[in-house]
Amino acid sequence: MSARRDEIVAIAKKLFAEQGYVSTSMRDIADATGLLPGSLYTHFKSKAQLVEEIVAVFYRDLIAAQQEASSDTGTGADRFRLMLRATYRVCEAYPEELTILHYDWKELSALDEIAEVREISVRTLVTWRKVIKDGIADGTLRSEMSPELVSRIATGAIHAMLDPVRYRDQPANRKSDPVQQLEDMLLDGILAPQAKSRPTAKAARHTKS
Amino acid sequence: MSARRDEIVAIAKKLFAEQGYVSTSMRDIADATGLLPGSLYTHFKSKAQLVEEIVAVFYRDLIAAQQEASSDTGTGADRFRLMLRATYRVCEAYPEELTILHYDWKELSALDEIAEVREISVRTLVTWRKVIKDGIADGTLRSEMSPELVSRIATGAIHAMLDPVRYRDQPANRKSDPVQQLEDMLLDGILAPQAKSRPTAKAARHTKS
DNA sequence: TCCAGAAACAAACGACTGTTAGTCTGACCC
DNA sequence: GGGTCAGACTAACAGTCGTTTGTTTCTGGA
Repeated sequence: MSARRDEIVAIAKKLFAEQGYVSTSMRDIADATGLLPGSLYTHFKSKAQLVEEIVAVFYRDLIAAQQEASSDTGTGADRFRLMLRATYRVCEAYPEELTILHYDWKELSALDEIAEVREISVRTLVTWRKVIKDGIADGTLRSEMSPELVSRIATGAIHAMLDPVRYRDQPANRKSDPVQQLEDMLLDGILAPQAKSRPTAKAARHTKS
Repeated sequence: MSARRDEIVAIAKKLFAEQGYVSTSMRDIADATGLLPGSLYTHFKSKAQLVEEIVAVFYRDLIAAQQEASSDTGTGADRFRLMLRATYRVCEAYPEELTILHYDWKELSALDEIAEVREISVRTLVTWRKVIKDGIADGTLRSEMSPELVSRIATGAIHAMLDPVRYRDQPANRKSDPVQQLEDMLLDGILAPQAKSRPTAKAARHTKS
């Protein structure tokens, strides 16, 4: 709606990400905006509604991208790759929201206002598990893997790459596309091919691309 | 020292893990212990000192286990495996400390009292990276992997397995040792061997063990 | 038996919390 | 020009925060 309202959301998002939801007071937000604390309540019903507005945008984007990736035609492994890329792409676009959700989830999930977000967060895990189960069923993913465990590790890895302090690496040393490295690691492992006496199927893929 | 003191530490640990450090007041801790708030200060100088005492025990245990694993004789890949198991084992033994560190790190790391813990947390990442670099140097780990990225993903995966709500899986469906699955996943990937037209080196290893 | 010292108590401190009520300003439309 | 209304202001509410002070209670050793 109003520009002021958007400004408040942006400032609150920044402060929540920097200091945490609980440790950021409405006075902090008002000071940073140049308003008095009470004036914030012209635009927002409560602190909880303000933060829910921030994280809901991210989650709606995420679930849409994951639904699309998971309903693609293709093997389970293919769709797992798509899930990985879709999730990474969305998370990458919302660094502050990701930080807030990561560090303040315990407090946020206790809020009544956050019910929709909570429900979406369950659905994303279900979607991950379904794709992995499909991959095991069609033989493209190893049958001894637990879908629950793999989905946890996959999402945890994405958060670990993007979250606490941003992932900064040596820039052009290798042509390192982070999400490509993540995909390689989760799908093929980090072991050097010759170390396990396998033909270098992966090395071939890398050189030809 | 005293039994009371230990009791307070145990109760504070539980409350911090459940509600978060910021959201748990000294009054909460006092109530749960059956004391008055002021009485806590007979045993602890401050809330910050109380939480530092809790997390420092975990971190000293972790760094010791990691130092041992990383200084083993063996290939980089072998030591990476040892690091994985050592880290998992220690983290598994401190679920509440892990939860506190995971969710309240932003607030904790800003405390003066936490300086030692902060320094150790830097050393663990250095240790991880060193092992991975060694593995790349001796040819047992794939050279196109970024040590920074791999170490982040490895630690993130362990946290994701153990942390938010405990990892509960179908119990004896497969002979699923979680840390073995983690090792398989990170080292060999989740792709089914036949799916990448490789000899089933891994399947062989699994059946013979 | 008396005394030292630890442990817990009672009560409050100043600062800060999210939020509300009532007032005032200024831009817009008729 | 008068009326409307959003938006910001002033001021305060009732409560909670970590912590401190001074006092009382209890226990173990001389």
